[in-house]
Amino acid sequence: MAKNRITIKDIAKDANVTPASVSMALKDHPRISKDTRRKIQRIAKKMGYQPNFLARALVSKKSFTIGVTVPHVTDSFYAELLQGIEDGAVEFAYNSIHCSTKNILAKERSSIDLLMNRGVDGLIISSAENEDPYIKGIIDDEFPLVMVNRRLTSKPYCDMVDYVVPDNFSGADMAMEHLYRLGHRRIGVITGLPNTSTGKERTDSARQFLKHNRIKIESKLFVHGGWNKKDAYNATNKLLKLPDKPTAIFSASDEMALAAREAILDAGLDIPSDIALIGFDNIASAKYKGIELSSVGINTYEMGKTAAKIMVEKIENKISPMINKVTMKPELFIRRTCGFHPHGYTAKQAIKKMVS
Amino acid sequence: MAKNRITIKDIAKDANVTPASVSMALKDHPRISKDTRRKIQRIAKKMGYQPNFLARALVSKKSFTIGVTVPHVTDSFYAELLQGIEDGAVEFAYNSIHCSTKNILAKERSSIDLLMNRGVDGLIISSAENEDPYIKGIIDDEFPLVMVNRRLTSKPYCDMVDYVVPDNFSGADMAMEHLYRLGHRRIGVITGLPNTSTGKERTDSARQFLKHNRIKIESKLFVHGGWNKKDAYNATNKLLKLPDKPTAIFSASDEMALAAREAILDAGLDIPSDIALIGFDNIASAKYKGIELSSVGINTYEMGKTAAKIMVEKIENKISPMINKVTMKPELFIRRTCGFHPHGYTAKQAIKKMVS
DNA sequence: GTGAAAGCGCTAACAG
DNA sequence: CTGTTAGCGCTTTCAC
Repeated sequence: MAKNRITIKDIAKDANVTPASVSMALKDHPRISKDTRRKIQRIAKKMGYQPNFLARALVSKKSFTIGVTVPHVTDSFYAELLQGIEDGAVEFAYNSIHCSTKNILAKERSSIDLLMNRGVDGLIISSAENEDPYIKGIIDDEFPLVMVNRRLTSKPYCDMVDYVVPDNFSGADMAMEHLYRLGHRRIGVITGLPNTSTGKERTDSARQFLKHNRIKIESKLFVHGGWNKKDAYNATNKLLKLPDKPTAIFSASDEMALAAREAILDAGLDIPSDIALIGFDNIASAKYKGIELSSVGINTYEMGKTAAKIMVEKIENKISPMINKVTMKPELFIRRTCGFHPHGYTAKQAIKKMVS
Repeated sequence: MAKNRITIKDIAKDANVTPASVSMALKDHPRISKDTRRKIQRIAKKMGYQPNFLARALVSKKSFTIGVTVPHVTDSFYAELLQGIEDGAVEFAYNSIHCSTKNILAKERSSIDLLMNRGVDGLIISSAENEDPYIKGIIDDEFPLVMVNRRLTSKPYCDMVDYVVPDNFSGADMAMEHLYRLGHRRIGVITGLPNTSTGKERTDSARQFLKHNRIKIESKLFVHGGWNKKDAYNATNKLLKLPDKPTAIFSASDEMALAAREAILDAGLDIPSDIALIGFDNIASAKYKGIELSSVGINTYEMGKTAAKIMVEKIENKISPMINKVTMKPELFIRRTCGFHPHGYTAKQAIKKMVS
């Protein structure tokens, strides 16, 4: 750590005042006369003073720092989310520090401990699981907490914590309906981790859609993608090996959808003529020509920013009795991986829905 | 910030010893007898003690934290790099905190200040520019510094700082040679920011390649992509509007290459038959079927890990006179965006070089 | 208006 | 072997 840095003591000596006065003067406290304030500020600037964050936070019990946990940074969805949180925090003169949990509960816990020990003023968490007693403990302690993207799902805790999440139900519903209207009746689903709220809700919604539309639910059409490319690739192959394989696949994330896409193409099949494909998240690489993955998604960056904003509000209002529950409405982005189906939309209808 | 947490004082009271003894006991200092050590540790665990990082760092002047600056997290190259740094740091029981600089020098400086004020033990920087006097100041102060991906380029400072960077010269050379051997003689170059080491070296290398091969250097074939999609898209359009447009394009980054790809396809041209395309970085989305962007690249994640490792070594050995300069050899990843050229490689040669 | 003093939670130098 | 003391750099309360 840097040594020999200028402290308020040094400034105090130079200005013939006490450290306390320097401290006050630097935060423009009216207690100090305008003249000495100016003088002290001038000297501080001249000496290149930089406040010691650690000392300040230690005594004031305030760090202007938000702790964040996300599964990975390399997942472009979370990279965007993280950037949103970072930028959002900065807008309110806060900073963020993050830890990657790799969807491992133990890692998430140690990350939370680490962040708390570092004196963060609040936590924004994309939880590894939807039932973590550890997180419940944080809620019980009334420590500022905002869950983002993923949240707790069981009563009563799910109602006691602020969150910003996509509307997974309507999102998955939109995706399924799109496939349905295109004429698909045999739809495979690549699920995320079932113990995450996103995984559970998107799968449940898909299941519900089938039920409402009187389509028989076959468990072999639901395969586990585990929120990662490798598992999703293998899961897709399971679907493809089915004697009566699906004509369309809904993947609970674009990351997994792109892996599914590889599997389908590797099997020598065509998208969408052999199999239609739709994902969830609308990540950047879904948009490239030649990929043009249809997807439902929200503005991920904004979701991060919103989470940061709510966090700051929570911190500053101290005991806010209000719980903020923000659900972001997803949009359907029709591209080229679903195509048309002989029994579905008319071309005219579909073209009208086309977006880039 | 969390209040009412257990401190060593609480433990001391409970164990009938002084806070100092608790402090030592918890770090297994042999000064404390085995019995009391055990006892204190047991009590600490029972009470759920968590050391206060801020207090510890303040007094010990050691935070076990590495500060990192990168341009963006949303750029998948930097996401991977950052994940490498994070994971690398954790392996040595360090942590990392990062700031995004958006390639803006002022942001980089304030980020560095912020990180230093937070008492980081060292800085890993992907500098916004290759000539920043501010960074030179850090070197003069002998504060632990490792530059990653981008570095300072001018004497004497470029020799005074540790770095882990790709071999930009040979990388760009490989890319150009690949195009050349495929028969291309009219090659467009999309450059990065010219005041970054990566931008400068990759462009210089391309220029040099042309010179060595007696190809006239035309400045209109060098267009500025600014390390971002939007600029790269527009830059590509400039190339495409040339009356004698290039038959191939080398882009200084994959991110820009993918934007170039969009521009080329938007113009109704084919890749590679109308225009061949090769990038630099070998990012994940270059690999998708239908994109299959040829690229030169290094293992970005490892580059991050290596930077973290060197950083920790620097910190722990205190006054290490050795400067670590690591240059990572790039590999050529031949995919489908360069294709063959009537006057180039034989198909046999090229197929031999094919990698997935 | 300003100085003096206490203390945040911890470590490291002293004593005994 | 263990307790006492001082102090990291800062903020805040209490005097003057």
